[in-house]
Amino acid sequence: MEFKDSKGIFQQIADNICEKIISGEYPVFSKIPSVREQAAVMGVNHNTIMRTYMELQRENIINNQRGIGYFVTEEAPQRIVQLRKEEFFRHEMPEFIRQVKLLNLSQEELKPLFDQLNKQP
Amino acid sequence: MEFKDSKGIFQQIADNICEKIISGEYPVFSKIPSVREQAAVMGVNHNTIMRTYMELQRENIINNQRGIGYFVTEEAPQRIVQLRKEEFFRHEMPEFIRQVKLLNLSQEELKPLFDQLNKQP
Amino acid sequence: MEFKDSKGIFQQIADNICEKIISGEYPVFSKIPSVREQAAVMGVNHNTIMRTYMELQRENIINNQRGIGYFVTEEAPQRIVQLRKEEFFRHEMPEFIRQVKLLNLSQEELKPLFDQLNKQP
Amino acid sequence: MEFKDSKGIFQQIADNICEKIISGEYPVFSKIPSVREQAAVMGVNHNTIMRTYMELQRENIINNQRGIGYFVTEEAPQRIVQLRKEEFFRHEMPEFIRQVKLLNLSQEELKPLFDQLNKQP
DNA sequence: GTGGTCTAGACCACC
DNA sequence: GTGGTCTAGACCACA
Repeated sequence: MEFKDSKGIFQQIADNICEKIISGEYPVFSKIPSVREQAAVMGVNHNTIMRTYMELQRENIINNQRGIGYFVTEEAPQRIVQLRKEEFFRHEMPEFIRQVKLLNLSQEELKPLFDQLNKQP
Repeated sequence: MEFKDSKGIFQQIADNICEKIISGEYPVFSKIPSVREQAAVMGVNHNTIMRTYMELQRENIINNQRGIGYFVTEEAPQRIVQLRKEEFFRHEMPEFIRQVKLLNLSQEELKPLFDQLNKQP
Repeated sequence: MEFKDSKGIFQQIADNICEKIISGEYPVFSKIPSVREQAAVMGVNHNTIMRTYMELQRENIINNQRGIGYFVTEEAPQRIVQLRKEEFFRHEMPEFIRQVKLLNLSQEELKPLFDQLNKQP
Repeated sequence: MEFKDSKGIFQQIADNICEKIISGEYPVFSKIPSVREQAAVMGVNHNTIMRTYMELQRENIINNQRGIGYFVTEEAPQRIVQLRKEEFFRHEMPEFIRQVKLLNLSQEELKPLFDQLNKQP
């Protein structure tokens, strides 16, 4: 996996796992890969994965059954979506709108955006 | 000026100056505040401003006339808009769309967004 | 290490590192000394080394693996030689020739130069 | 006139004048352009020219007849050539040789150099 | 342990 | 007055 410089690696991995949970790849109650396994897959130090898992555990997104592994909690998908929505409406959307206005983008240039947003729902 | 934690102060100042350039507050060819003057205004160390100015110079947004000061280049506004548009279409917009789809936002929730984007133009 | 006044210390250190790379002392993919270690060895402040490393990184001569250190890139030796050759043929050599002609040096005076240049190859 | 960043502007102007002297453009005993005139031609502040002339005067390359102007001294050409030759053999030539060896330039690549050096004398 | 950023203060050369 | 560089020391996030 490749990482950006702007955010911590552990953060990026946490986001990645969260997305796997809400997309259904890691279902509720399922066991996620062990620390060492995940570290190998991601190509990072296992301490980094350790930190990721601890943060996720602190937010009740996964929990630990000692000696067995980490499991997706029942409330995980709901919590993740809730946190992200808050973040989205508080920061990301306003900032996005600000950018569009600042760059003075034309309707023409924004068409692909509207097309995408109107697609499926 | 107040700063966020997520990005470096020197970066935020650079962004701020860029916005002053494209808004016309710092016109093309005009002299921008001296390093130490800017430092005083922004309430930061002069080294921090130095770094800001050097990064902007590397991007040909300002240039230096020795012993006199830094000046907005002729191509500055165009370059800034170009750089930001590239960034927008390459990363910000796709990421924004990805978020919207991932959170499975309803048309109802997106209404404020459309309203804002359709406002002025 | 001792430094000349004419060029910045950070520049001289950068040149020094480049020469260590093309001489093979710092092989491709190897880790170079950490910022603070290098600072101690060179007898300068760590900020100075930081600047050196960042300039070298911008030129793709070294890269950073977060929390681990700086590493010599695969393309480093080739890039360094290429950059220096360009500089040599574009500026140093013409300027050298210009000097020789301006000073109207005799063949006699230039003999040591020819001897040196014809030595090994 | 255009200036490099590496050396002071006043230095570059001094060098330029010295070259005009040894090339004969400014003959011995002749009057060189006035401070303000030179400043206009070079596109720099007259203080900068003032400093240039004072340095040249300090080295007995020009002298000042008050109210009339600056004149090339009799000994100027000889002094300039002497100073430059010293500099050449002490620093420039050894450094040049070092570069050539470091870049491991082939006889092929050096041919233009030899051609130029063997041309006229 | 690693890099990264910032501050405070000094000193220099140059215009 | 301008920029430019360096030092010393602090603090932080990350691996």
